[in-house]
Amino acid sequence: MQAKEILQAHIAKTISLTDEQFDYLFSHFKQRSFKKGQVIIAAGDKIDHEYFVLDGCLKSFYINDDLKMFILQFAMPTWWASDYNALYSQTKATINLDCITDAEVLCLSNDDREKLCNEIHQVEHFFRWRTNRGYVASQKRLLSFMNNDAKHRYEELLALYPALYNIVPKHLIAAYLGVSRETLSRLYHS
Amino acid sequence: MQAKEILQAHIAKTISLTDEQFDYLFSHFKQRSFKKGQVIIAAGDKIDHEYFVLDGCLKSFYINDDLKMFILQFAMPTWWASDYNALYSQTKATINLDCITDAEVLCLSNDDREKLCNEIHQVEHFFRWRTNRGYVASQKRLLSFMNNDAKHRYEELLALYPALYNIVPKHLIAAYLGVSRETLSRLYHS
DNA sequence: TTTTAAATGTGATGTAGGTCACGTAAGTTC
DNA sequence: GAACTTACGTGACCTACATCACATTTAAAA
Repeated sequence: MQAKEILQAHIAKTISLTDEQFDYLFSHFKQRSFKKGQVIIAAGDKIDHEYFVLDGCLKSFYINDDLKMFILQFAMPTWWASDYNALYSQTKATINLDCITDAEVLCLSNDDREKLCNEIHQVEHFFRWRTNRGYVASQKRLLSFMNNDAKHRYEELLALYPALYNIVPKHLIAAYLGVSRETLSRLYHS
Repeated sequence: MQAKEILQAHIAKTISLTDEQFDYLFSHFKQRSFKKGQVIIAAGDKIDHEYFVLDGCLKSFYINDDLKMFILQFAMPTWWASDYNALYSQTKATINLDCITDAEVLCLSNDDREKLCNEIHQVEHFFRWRTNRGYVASQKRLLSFMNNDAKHRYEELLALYPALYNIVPKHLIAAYLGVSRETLSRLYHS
């Protein structure tokens, strides 16, 4: 499936656009290919785009002062990723974004998103709902963090995204769950 | 300050509405008074409103199977609160909302919000930005959970909302930080 | 004012998960 | 295919925080 069709199918789940409107919308996206391991956003960057995943798997993550990595999101096809704090507030990135596998993405600049939201009411509606879902998911994950132990969170993650288990190295899954790789290893060998 | 002025000042930070538009918007809100301890949303409820705090302090929280409480949010004046998962997905509430102090709130139904977002593009813009901020805040809190110990999170909370310390009982602060009340007590006595 | 309930402090003890150390296996690169 | 790097497993030990138990202080209710 082509980039255009993938995006169209994704957006059609939330809003209806005419073909002309969608063509206009799509004309603001730029397609890019990345290799496994390639960095899309590095902490400290000035940042002005968000990314829609067509193929492959990205990760967004934070590195603390002890160089420990915490993964915020695994971005699979039809997911959006960026450092939204930096993007919305026009500050430098504190979150990194890179490629776990080779990846195809569509890039949309912050300015273009805001322009499109302003020009096409339905597009603003789409982005409101996208963020709604992200917000709810983030709250759920926060609750799971407070409520459940590592084993429970691990099983939750696998139930939600079985594909991850085969694509993503275990130490990254540990960094998502917020446990050490040693602890994760012990969890699923018992 | 009157309810109308409080809401108007709050909304004006993000969008510009004509007086007629704002009057129309405001006509969809219903003002209600609650007493300390009163429940606004109980888990299991069918739920169709969100709440804008004019005065007082609310808490939204989850109770797990062991009857342990986890606080998602302390809602202070000009904050919005609800069980957004239940509200958006039209399912029964899993989150509770009640009053830490006597409170004045404005109620907006889910249907009216969607109607207003549809009728007035700027209103949709407002709600998109409100959720953006919520999403970013939620991600920051998630990161802090993974990255920092309880003492660090406690100091972070006090730095961000100094007012809480005097208004909110310590065991509720513990339930927000995700530690036991005993641990919290030990943290600030050393 | 008395009674009752809620909030808080503090010791003793248990445990999930971290850290360090060192091993093997499996991909990558030359 | 050898050399090197990255991923993964597992034991020994440590630490932050939970839990339980009980005392005390404060606030609400009668």
